[in-house]
Amino acid sequence: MLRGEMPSQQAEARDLREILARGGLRVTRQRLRVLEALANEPHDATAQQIHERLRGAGSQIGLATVYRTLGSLSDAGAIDTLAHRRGEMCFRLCGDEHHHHLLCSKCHRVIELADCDLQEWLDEVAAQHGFVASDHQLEITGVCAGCR
Amino acid sequence: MLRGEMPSQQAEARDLREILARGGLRVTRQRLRVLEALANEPHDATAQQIHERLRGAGSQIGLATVYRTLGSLSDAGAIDTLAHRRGEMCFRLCGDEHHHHLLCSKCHRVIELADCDLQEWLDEVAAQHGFVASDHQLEITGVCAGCR
DNA sequence: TTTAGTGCAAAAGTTTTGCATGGTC
DNA sequence: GACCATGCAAAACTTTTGCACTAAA
Repeated sequence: MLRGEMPSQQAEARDLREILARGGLRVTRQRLRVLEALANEPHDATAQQIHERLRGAGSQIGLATVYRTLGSLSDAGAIDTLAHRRGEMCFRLCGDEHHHHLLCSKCHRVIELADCDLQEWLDEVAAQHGFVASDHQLEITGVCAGCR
Repeated sequence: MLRGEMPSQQAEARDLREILARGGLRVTRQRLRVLEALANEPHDATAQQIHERLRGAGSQIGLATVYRTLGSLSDAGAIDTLAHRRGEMCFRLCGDEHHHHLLCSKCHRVIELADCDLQEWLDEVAAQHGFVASDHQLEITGVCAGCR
């Protein structure tokens, strides 16, 4: 939930260990792998995707372990759970590089927006409802130059 | 994508019919029941919950029909899909006006935000990438007052 | 009358659990 | 050494699909 203080770079082993320690979770090879996979994921990923990727990379990790790890991390507040897809959960490492999407409704081109000046507005709006905002997702739909 | 042109009021039979018509869906007893159930739900509900409730109220509606109806309504943009629970989708009938969601990551309470001052910022950001923005979706995650 | 929607049951996915084994603290 | 984590396979759920039938337009 800490934000704006991460240099947002490639995840280092010690950072991943710290994430586990902060959540009161034991450091195991499998958990580090799951975190690593999440850190390398540009967007969010499902448990199945992470499992597949780790298996493909030679790990013997079991699907149940992936689910259990994601569950623990989620309970510990170390990762966010989203679900835009119907019927399956998506997971994302908190504090990873913040960005939004600009989507062309004609050609479906996706542009990633690195800059986000919404924080102030968000904090204000959240506070009006007694909330403390920790994260947000924004997707903008429009028509790109090429399609006009 | 069209917004701000509908009256958005308490769900009456004729309104429910209109929701279906607007989505290009046939008006059937089952679909009206599903919409009615959603309208009576204070927060959001899963397909299973809606099915259970309708069955309990004497309807013979099938679970598959509930899923299909929710899917169609969602595709038509008549209902919102959220998913905070692990492994199951939640559905919610929302007002027609443009709005965003403020979601508590602990208790999963959902607050609908009516005011949206983002247009100017959006237009600017979109223009920087040669886009003309037509719509956007924003979901803010945080912790509500009661959970702190 | 044409076409789309429904109920049922079966299938396809996703997520969880039981249990013996192995690894962390 | 105590206790938690893992892998595997089975179980439990959620969601989708095929098909004969019914109802809306």
